[in-house]
Amino acid sequence: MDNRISDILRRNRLSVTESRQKILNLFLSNTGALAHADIEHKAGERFDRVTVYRTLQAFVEKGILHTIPTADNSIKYALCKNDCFEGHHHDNHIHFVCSKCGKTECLDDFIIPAVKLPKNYIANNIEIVVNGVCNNCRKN
Amino acid sequence: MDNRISDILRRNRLSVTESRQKILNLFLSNTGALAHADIEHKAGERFDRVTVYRTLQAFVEKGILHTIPTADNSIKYALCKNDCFEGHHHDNHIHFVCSKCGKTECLDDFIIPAVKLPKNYIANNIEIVVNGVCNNCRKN
DNA sequence: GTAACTGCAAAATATTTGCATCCTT
DNA sequence: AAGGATGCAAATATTTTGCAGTTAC
Repeated sequence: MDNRISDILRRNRLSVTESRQKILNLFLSNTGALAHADIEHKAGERFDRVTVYRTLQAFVEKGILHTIPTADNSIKYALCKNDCFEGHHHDNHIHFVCSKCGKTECLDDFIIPAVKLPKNYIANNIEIVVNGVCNNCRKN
Repeated sequence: MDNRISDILRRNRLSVTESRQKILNLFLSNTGALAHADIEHKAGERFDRVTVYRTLQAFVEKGILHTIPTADNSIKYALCKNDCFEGHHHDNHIHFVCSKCGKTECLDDFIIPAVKLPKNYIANNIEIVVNGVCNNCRKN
């Protein structure tokens, strides 16, 4: 398995176990975000349901993954492309959900715009989920 | 009970029942968004769990309420301040979640900013959740 | 009167916890 | 060897479904 994977785990003081490596690998080799079910029912794999819960939770706590809230109450998880590898988590993302293929991407390189708020409101964190059609699906 | 309430129900071809009136009233007399649990465990009320599920679902289908995805996987429901009363639902909201009081508000009057996307991506709908401190909590 | 809605019970899902065993360090 | 992680079983919590009785129109 990829060297990056055990590096990430070690850097976050998580012991390097098979499940963690495999699950982290899914995220590294996948463009999109994944939900719990996507991981548990991954073809050719047999992850224990509870291990998946605990692994995802650990990864979120360490800032390896972050959650993306979706309207249908199914939380998705994604790696950040940049900062998260350094261990410090930045929360201002744009997430893109393709309504054709269902893929959820984390657009870290796209700047979040300024949002105007009512008087005296303070913004700490802005979460943006854009729904639309991705490049791939547009062509088909 | 408020006349508006039965009006809204009738306009949406929902029969005017006690639960629906009471639940809709909660939203009309409340500033913030409400989760299923907020309604079910409302002090002084005793709503059947299933009725709450079905009522919320009906209201969302009719466009009386819309859902707000939250990071902790608990869906909140809110009235739109403007259009929804006319029955046609517009989806581009800014939602504000106060990290002190926990209230979730729907800022319909605040324009959503343009978001830059990768080449060939098409945006249909933009969902923005701003986390911060509201006017009220700021003062305390 | 009829169709729609409610509320209870029960089924189906999803999530959390406890614990003995196994693996990493 | 010690602490942490896994995986099974079981406890909880959440959501959905079926249906008989009730209510709105």
